[in-house]
Amino acid sequence: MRWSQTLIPTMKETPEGAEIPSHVLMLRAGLASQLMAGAYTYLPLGLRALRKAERIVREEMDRAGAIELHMPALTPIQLWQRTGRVDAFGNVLIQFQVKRQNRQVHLALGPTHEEVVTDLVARYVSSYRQLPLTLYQIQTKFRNEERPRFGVLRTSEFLMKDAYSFDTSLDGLNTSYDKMYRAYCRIFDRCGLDYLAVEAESGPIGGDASHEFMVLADNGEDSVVHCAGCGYAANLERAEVGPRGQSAGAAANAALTKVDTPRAGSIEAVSKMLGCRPSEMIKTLIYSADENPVAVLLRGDHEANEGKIRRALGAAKVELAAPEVIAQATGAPVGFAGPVGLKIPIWADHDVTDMTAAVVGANADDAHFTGAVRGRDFEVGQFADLRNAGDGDPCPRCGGALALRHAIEVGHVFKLGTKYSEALSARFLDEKEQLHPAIMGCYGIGVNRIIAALIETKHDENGVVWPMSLAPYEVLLAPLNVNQQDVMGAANQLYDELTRAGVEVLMDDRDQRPGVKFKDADLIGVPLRVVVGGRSLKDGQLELKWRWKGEAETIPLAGAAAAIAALVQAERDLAHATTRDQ
RNA sequence: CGGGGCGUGGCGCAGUCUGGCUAGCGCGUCUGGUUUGGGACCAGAAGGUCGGAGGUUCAAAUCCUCUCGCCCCGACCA
Repeated sequence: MRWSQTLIPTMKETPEGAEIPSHVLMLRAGLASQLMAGAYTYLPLGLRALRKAERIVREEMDRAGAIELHMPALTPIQLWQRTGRVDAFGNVLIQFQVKRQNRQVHLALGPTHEEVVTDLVARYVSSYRQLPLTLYQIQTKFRNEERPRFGVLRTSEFLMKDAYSFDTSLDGLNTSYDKMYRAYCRIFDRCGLDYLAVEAESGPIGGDASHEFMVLADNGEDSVVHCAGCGYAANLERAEVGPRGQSAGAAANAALTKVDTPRAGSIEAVSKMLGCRPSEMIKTLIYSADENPVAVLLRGDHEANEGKIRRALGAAKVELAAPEVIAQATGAPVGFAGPVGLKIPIWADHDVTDMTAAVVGANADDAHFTGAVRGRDFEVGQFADLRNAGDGDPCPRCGGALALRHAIEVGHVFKLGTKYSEALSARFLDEKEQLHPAIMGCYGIGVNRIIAALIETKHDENGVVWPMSLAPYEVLLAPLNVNQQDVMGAANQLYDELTRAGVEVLMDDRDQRPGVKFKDADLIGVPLRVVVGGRSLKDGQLELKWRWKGEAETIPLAGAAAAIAALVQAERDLAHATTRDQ
């Protein structure tokens, strides 16, 4: 492609509103253009990168035995009603009504496609002989995000690869899951991303049932904990926090003292009023676990994790208790609950074990106790891991320190179980003529996020640094003076030869000064820059420079096309050769 | 949805507090010329209902009211 014939609107300055590198660079490098909040046009260059990512995804899905199809984005609302997800998605589900002849038709734009694919399988699959089956598509998804942000990282319309596996047994599901997991590793390896596969919320199946593929980035929306020591990684919701080594325990010589704390119903307010640190306080949260009130004790500076609490209690549903329930259980308004004299079951996080002489709510309006001691002033029913992990917490595997890092979620694999197959009657007959719901897994990749995460983590001060696998073009051919006949003659010939050799070449044939071309070349980040300029041309040489290397090299013009094509091919092969899973 | 910020030629901004003549600057664009290895120079030109509506005033980019949009923090995120 010749630059002058396509649309690559590079920008010298950062557009107002773009802050994070991937957003800034997508706009400045002419990859994308914003239409409105959360909706972007992919310009020719950005689209090429997106298509590259798509192709890698498709190749690896096919290799893993998944079968591609394409479902409508437009779906009947009834399908979502059958699984209860109209409510579950709430405002995120984009719904609308249209008139067809005399009827109102209620539609939804698919935010994901479990319903559609399960309904499809229900129609056509009825025997164990047809399973296992993994279906996938690459399609635009729609979610009415409450707050689209971070440029192209969180948008209301995005390209997603979604795959769904259907199996006859849990073993089968595990096999399908592992295939997808390995395919994901290959995909992200080939895309040149540094990622972590982290344990994520497991849902109804339990155990090791969900992994998120995370790219560490300061601007990521998600948080993961990572142990540099043993490699343990998990998302914030899932990360286990092991019990710490028990300290000898300070002498519990403090007396339980009731103190006035008028209108101080928060950890922050009480700590300020009493001059104590939040870590010296015990936070008492009253939850409704399947409608029964339960007290959960946490160190004042820790955050409750409702998923962990739900699992620890073995409850189906856990939520913070309503103010009336709290008042009834504690005899005090919200903010003054404490374990002393409390009659409901008391659970405590491991880190409360060692606390002595803590500050706790007094179960009375505007009052707290200081010097509360477990075993003397109150008892804890059971200890468990009930809180979010934080920076510096002990690693559950090796005891080392966990680091809390921001990350961009680029993929998610999940063992679903039978939730959708039951709701939508996707059943099969087994060899004993018994009817069972198919056991499902679902597997998603945000294709746009591959591009955004790559730019976010692999740019430098001059612009994007594409890996060969995702680069919109492999070679940028830059004749430095388009009015000089020998230069343009050589450039045109090289362009033709490279194109014929199957190399994706972008020729900067604009009548611009060399400085402009060099700056733009760095900005758009094409891997190999080939310069045809008077200086080296008079010695019969061309200049080659890899985007990620500092120094340029020269090669003879004679035979240059073949040499460049070979270099490009070697670089293409490298991405395949470095995947983790061979 | 709560809090904060911002809307002025294609892009980045000044001007707004303290109302005043023809709304400026840099980049980009167009014409002509000189240049040609890291965002050139000279001369000329085009391009703006100052986000929108209403109001105050002799006079509004500027003050007031409403409204739309964008960005950031938070809440939310199958």
